[in-house]
Amino acid sequence: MTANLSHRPRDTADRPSVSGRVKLDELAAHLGLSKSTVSRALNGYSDISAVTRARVETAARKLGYRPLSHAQAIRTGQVRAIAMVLNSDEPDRHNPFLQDFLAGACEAASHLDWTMTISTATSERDTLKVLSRLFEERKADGFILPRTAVKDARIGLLRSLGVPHILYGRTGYGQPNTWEETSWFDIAGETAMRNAVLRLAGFGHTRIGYVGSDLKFNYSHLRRDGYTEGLHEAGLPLDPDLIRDGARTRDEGAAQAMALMQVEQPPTAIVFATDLAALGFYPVAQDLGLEIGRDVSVIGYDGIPESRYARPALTSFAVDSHVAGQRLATLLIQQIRGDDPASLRELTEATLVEGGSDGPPTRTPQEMARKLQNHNNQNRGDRT
Amino acid sequence: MTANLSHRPRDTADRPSVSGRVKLDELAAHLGLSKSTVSRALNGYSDISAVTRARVETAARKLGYRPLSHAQAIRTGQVRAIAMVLNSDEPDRHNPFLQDFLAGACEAASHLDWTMTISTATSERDTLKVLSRLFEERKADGFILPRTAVKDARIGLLRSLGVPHILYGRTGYGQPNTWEETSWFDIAGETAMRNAVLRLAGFGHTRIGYVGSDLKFNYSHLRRDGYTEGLHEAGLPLDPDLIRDGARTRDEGAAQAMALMQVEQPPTAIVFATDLAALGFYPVAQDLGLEIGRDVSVIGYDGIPESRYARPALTSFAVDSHVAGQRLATLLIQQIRGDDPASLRELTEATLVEGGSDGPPTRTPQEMARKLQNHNNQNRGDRT
DNA sequence: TTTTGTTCCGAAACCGGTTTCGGCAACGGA
DNA sequence: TCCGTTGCCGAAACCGGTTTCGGAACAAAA
Repeated sequence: MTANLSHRPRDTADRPSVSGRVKLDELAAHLGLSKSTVSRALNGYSDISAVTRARVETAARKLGYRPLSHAQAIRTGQVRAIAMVLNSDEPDRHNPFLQDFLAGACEAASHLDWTMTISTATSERDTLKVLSRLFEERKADGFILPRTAVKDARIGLLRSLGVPHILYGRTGYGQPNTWEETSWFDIAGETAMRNAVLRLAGFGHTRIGYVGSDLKFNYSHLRRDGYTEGLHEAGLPLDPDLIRDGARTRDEGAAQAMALMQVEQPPTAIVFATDLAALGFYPVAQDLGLEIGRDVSVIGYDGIPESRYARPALTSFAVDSHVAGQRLATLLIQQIRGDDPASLRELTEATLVEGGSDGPPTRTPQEMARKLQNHNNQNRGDRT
Repeated sequence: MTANLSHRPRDTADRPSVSGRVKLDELAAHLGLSKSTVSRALNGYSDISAVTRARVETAARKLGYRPLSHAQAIRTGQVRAIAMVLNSDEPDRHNPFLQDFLAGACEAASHLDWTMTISTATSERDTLKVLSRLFEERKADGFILPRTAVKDARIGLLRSLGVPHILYGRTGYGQPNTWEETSWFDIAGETAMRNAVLRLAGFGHTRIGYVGSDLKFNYSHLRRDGYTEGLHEAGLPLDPDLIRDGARTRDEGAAQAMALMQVEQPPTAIVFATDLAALGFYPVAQDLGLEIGRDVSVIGYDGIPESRYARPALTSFAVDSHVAGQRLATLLIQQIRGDDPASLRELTEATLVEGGSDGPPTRTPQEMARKLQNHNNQNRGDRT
């Protein structure tokens, strides 16, 4: 027996485990301490002397000890991971900023030694199922909910499950007090839209149109409010004919903008709730014989890279997706660690990026109407 | 004591645990079986009778039992998760297809009851650190490596660690046998480039330029090979003056294409290794007084949404990121489950999406040179 | 010197699963 | 009837950490 034991190459304490990683046991044996002491030392318990803690920490670093997150999780109940579920069903899902956003979130998470798991769903209902599954299997301790809707089923689900979550965007437009205890991070699109109107009014525009996004999203309402507030502050009348909604894609933006240009007194400037819709207007303007930036002014929102490469470059309020992800992850982790959700809210602002797509009006709305009329007639003439 | 026990509201077996989820113990008690039996029944062991297995499965479904993935992981060593680390440092990181890719990967993963965790790094070296950390903490059982380089440090790292991984793209261009045991999924960019040249040659072009991407990436070499092979098949000479590399961004594409147009005998058509670079050529062509699709033909690769909205729409070889993600996740999980890495390789093809950016040449190269000369002179005249 | 109180650490239980091992019962063959 | 299989299941060990609890050592107070 003893002879048999002597065949073991080294003492158990120093023998590295199969996979090459060093386990808590081994670290403890190496230090001549019990594994409970080592564990408490690494987790900052106060009943470990400073010298011991220091010894443990240096040894852990030297041996490259890293606890298995799932081994910790089994006792602590936390996997140190946050998750986000994307809905791949949406027409405007091709967001070039997704990577920036993820980078921000991952950066913040890994800075706190957390990770980020992501999943996708094929519909709004599927999103709820995916969220449930991820939490039931404890793949994540909390969730970031992107693209908040006015009435958002995800929030109800997670709240009833008691799962920490944070919204990217606000919710419950028009129904105050329904989301009292929810934490969120948002960018004040309403302020941007207001500033867009004021900027255009400052240029001298008096008829300013607006093309909004799908009203199921909370931000659509806020941005439209910002538009109307801007008009109010500029002392301009609010004309319902100049407001169109529901443009999520380029094509929809084109259609709504086209509709705007066909009112009796067309706008000389249009504020778009999204860059994508604004870019949809570019070929429309060309078809109408209008030069963007001179004949008609355009301002967008989002700051997508394509807007920089449009000709003229689109004046837009740019969103910093990187810090959005960063803040959302940070706030969510704080919430999971016990902070009051209601205290974890942040509202930032988009920054204006000037392009060549807006400027002083070169025509009055009446002249604009006449020009469009002429252009129409010409085209009709062409066809016959 | 007994009196005390009677205070418990229900039998231990039926009492739901604190969090509301049902545990294996409880499921077992509910069934009157031991938890080892239940566990084996759910995991398909052969020493459980068919009737018992059926009972267990229906009960599990009815009670909504879901094992905690980290509790399983502690024994099995697998967390049923795959991961991908994105490098946020890259100039062309704004990939609108990221979500499609993730959707494909997540879809395949969750179909097998796996999840996907993602992380980002700020440099190539940081990528290695992040990979190590993720694996040391066992946040993932394997990795998808996007954007493979010719010499890719990630592969060496993961292989030395014995961690399953799969490449999105091939590697080791020019150094065969260095990646014998690696599994990968790729789209044959070389075939696309070859077909692009043949298509243009078929239109009648005889001087066809090429703007490639950064040669540190493996695909750059393959696509350039495809270009030269296409020339060869078309019976056209290979002119080094018509080949430019290193264009990753729009601006770089613009610069390289501009350089191409300034050779003695400029091309009448250009094949771009990426859509982004091709789109960079649009304003350049305009500046040169060339109409894309008539005066000069352009073909790209990737099929990014923006190429559809360019005027004229860019003819491009479109990549299906969704199936790429799907296949990569599937193959990786197969590998983790024990399949031979070398057997897990797939090569698919991009599909041609015709736009208006290419067609028969309207000029000979000589005429093109003269036109550019004239244009240059005019502009010079403007300036003085 | 004894008591009380700290400080610091180890033993062991614990988390929720998986896997090993052994045993009981039924069954078939000699 | 006896024995060796075979089928099926339970007891217990196990995974790698965390947390509870108790106790030894030492200092301060009585």
